[in-house]
Amino acid sequence: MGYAFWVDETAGAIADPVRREILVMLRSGPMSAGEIAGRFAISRPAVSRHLRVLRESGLVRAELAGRRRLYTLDPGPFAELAGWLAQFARPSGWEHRLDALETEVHRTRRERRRPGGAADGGKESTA
Amino acid sequence: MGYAFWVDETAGAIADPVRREILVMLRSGPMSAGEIAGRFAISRPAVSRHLRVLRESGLVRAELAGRRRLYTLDPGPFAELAGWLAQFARPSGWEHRLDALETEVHRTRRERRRPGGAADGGKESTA
DNA sequence: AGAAAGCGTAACCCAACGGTTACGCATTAC
DNA sequence: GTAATGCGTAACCGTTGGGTTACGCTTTCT
Repeated sequence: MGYAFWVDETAGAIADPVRREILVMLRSGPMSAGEIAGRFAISRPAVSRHLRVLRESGLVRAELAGRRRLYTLDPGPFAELAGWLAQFARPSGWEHRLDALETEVHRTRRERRRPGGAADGGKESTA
Repeated sequence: MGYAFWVDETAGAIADPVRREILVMLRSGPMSAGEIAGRFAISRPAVSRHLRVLRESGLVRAELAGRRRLYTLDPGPFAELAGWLAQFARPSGWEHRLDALETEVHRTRRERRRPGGAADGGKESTA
């Protein structure tokens, strides 16, 4: 058990400036794909693929609204990654402050598995 | 001001399984380069370069000890990234819990700038 | 001094990634 | 029904990234 491959997914998704900017945009509410793409200088298909990465990593959820596609933030993975990071950054007695976060982590873990449902693998445990 | 490009550095560094495993190793105390490399199946130069990335991202500090090189964790960047993530994962009134973290962030920000000292740029603000 | 140990760097190769244009499919508008 | 809009995918291309082997420099051992 412990933290596993989804940290990779999440960290990988966040490790791109465009994708991070998209996430920041979505903080102020759901947006359509075109609306998002409109705010970037790069081509729309490029943004579309960034959105795909964000979807597959679970950071974002897409909801079909007519011929448009509304994107919304999913806080789960953020909390998971933050939880993983907390192992390293504990200025002074941090761990007990992360209880609520842990709860969030376990609550959303199962729901977030990608359709295909690749197995966990078990490697990269925290201990 | 606000979060900026060092999120990129940190996230990029963390977005690799080998590097994350190195970080986990170092949680239990400082280790030499060879000692770290010895625990991986990949070649030692490969590990050496991963260590370089970790060094440049500030997640790790190297201290020369004779002909060996001791690596130690630096909690600063972890806290920074966690702080950035906190904007998104706020199950319920999280922000005030991150004050101590914010302090840590500002305390270590300046010390961590890479020797070359590339300018901040100002983009990718949190607002 | 000479040999060995410990690390990092350089040069090289292939896979992955992010960008582009062309295209296809569904949904709304006329 | 036909045109236009919205969005995703496919095919392609240059760049980046992580792996390898070969090499060089410094520090310890004998």
